[in-house]
Amino acid sequence: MGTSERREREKQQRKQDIINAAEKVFFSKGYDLATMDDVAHESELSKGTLYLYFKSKEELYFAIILRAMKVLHDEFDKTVVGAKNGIDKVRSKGIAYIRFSRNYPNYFNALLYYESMKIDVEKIRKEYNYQDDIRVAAFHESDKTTEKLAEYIQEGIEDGSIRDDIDPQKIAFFLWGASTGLLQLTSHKGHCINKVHNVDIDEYMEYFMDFLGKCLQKQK
Amino acid sequence: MGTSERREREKQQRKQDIINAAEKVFFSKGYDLATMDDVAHESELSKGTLYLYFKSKEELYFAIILRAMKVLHDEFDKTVVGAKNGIDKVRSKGIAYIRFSRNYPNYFNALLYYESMKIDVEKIRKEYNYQDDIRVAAFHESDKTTEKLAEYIQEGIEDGSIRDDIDPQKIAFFLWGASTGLLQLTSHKGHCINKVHNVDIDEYMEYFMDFLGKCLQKQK
DNA sequence: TCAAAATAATGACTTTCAGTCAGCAAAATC
DNA sequence: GATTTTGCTGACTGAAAGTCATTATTTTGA
Repeated sequence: MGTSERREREKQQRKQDIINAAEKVFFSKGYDLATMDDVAHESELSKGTLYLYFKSKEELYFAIILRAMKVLHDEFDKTVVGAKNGIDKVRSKGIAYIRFSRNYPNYFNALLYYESMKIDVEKIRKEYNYQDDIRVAAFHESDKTTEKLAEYIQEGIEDGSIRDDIDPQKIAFFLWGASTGLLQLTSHKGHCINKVHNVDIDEYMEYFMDFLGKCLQKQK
Repeated sequence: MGTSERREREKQQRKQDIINAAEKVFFSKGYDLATMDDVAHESELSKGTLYLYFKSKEELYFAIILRAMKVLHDEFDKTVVGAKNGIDKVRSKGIAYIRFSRNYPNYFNALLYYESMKIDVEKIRKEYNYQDDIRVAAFHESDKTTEKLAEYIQEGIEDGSIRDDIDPQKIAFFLWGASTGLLQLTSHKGHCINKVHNVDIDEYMEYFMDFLGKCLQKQK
């Protein structure tokens, strides 16, 4: 009797429906101005029901953040396929990140919101039921980024395309933080810079990528 | 008759007192959890009075952000004094930024909050009374950072301590975004990394500074 | 010196919104 | 088809931002 399986499926579907509605509302009004009543209306459910599926407004937003991370990682995986050596993989990952921030600005902002939070995983672990805490899930998802990046750098050192005097883990961490900061700066202040200096943002970002690439590259 | 001057002075003093109280409350409970009633209590004024001096809770926070920027710029100015050539000025500015994020974590977080906002100065300008809009003041204060940095880089190119194939303005922008992103990452996720990888954060940051410094330095 | 005018401060009140819960509806089970 | 289990609802509660009519204080000028 597959009743309970079907029920579980329906439950998951409803959850996704709610996240869909939440995306529409949060992305159009902004997280702070969006209300749970808005989401309830958009999802054609009552507010009470939302709270059966998500503990709080913030947890609902976290579900969106997790989606954003999944989309980003898909983009990463897609782009890296074509790259043949280490430095190319690192570079294409950078390009994918730039493209992601442009093509999915709302998801990108959700990621920035996540990055701006102090999350002490150890502390959450000590709480009961931490296994299905969405914050821990997000933490591990975001951890993947630097781990994979470090692998590519290691690969690059081995195949001779990246200088061998650097620590892959540390540089991966550096690249992640630096590029996030830069994308944040361009995405939030870029329009001002554009208006003031009359420079194309794409040109800016390419310039930076190029600069970083040269810093990593093995000198000949 | 200096009455009105004294009044103006007292008004400014009261404003500072309120900001002092707000700092205590916001920094101890966090902006979201802190209430205006808390600030009223801490400042020994009524809530209504707060709104005579600040339009909203957010504007009060902006006053703190402006302070944070002033403190940061003071730190910058203090540190750069000792530096003798361009690359040294850039490097010491970087070190000052790291130190600032460590010594004034609350101010640093306030700055991060500012950086995470989309502020369209052009749009605000179109509103009436934009001259004394605190958001515009913050924007100009934050603009100073990259402007000065670009000057130092230009200096470094001229005195031969920095490679001459880079664009000072673009690299200044890059350095600012990248180092902010990196400091944000270490300050928000650093404790996890520390626990997991057992690495000292200071060591990390020095490593990054060193790496960036080498990227800028003229190759011999 | 004191009454009128101007300025400053107050806190009870309004509004908005996250989150709750008692009760109703639908579906599954026997 | 009666009973239990699961799912859904929306009126309600509490908290906090922001307002405003009233009160208190200070300045002014006769």
